[in-house]
Amino acid sequence: MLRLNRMTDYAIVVLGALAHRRGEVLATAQLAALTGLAQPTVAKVARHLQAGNLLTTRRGASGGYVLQGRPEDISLVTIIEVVEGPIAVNGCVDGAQDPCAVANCCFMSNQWNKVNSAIRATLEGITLADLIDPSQLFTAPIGGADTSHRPDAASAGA
Amino acid sequence: MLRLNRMTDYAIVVLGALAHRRGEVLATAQLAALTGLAQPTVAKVARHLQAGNLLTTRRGASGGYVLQGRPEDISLVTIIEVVEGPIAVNGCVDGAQDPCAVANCCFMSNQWNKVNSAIRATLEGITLADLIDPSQLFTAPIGGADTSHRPDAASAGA
DNA sequence: CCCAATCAGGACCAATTTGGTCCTGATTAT
DNA sequence: ATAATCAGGACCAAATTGGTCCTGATTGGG
Repeated sequence: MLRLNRMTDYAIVVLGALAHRRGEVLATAQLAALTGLAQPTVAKVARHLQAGNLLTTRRGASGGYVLQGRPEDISLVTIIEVVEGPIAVNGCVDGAQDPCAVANCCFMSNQWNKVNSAIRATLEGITLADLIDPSQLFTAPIGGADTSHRPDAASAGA
Repeated sequence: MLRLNRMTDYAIVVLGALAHRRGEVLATAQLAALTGLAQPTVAKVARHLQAGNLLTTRRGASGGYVLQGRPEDISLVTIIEVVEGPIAVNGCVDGAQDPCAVANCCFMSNQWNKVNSAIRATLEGITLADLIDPSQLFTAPIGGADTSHRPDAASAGA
């Protein structure tokens, strides 16, 4: 538990692919082929990342996405908060989306804020560059990827 | 996001109440009155905490629960893992319950393990004693608590 | 010795959240 | 013009979570 959404995983894979091909404009179909994700899923994730200014976009034919900024400058907190919203271990924390369903917020919120910012600080020190290991990155067959464009098909690797 | 379960919140409130009355045997009904939670909810949480050796129990009439050990010795990680299972930010981490639905586990798992243990270390440094502020703890009316034994009724405090 | 109080451990249901697809538009290169 | 592509929803199915309830076992007290 204390899990990230799967969308965040997807986001990081997509960001990783774009980091690998830095500067190139990649369409969602290409990203899907590179990452092994389904194209609609990639599209959804990419839109979120674009809305959060992590990607720039070019619309129209031969359009696509480009990574905004350098991988070393994109922290894990930024990615998580773009995809999932503000980090909040529970409802007792500043910036939480739903306002604390339990009695403990009344006197514990200050402590929870400390916990939250400790976690946040931890994640802030980790960048996209740290997450992706360039040596074995995205060596998937691009042209002939007839298998597993679907997320569930990837479970064979586990 | 990156939220704890609500059950964990409940667990901490219950543990806090027991810490406050250290040594006393408190029945779930008493704990419910102290914390403002519903009695069945307290019972469920207390059972989990007992199974995880955070509480000792006395069965039968005039039975109840006692805190096992000192609040300063119970870390937040322990509580979370007793209630929610092992901490795992995603399926790519050692000890995760479901085995990674995304392609990134294959080459990123090592990085995710670092992220995970960083968070774990953060939470390990926080104890139950840190979380509860004794000065304003459990001053709820015990005898005449006619309002709000239900979790949702507590939202008035938000 | 019986009864009431209490924990043990599930099963169970309702509600929310999440994951994923699809559809209809706007935009742009060729 | 046309085809390719992003934009932004609506939408549905599945999983998870929160919470209640029921049926035992255990034990103190009358």
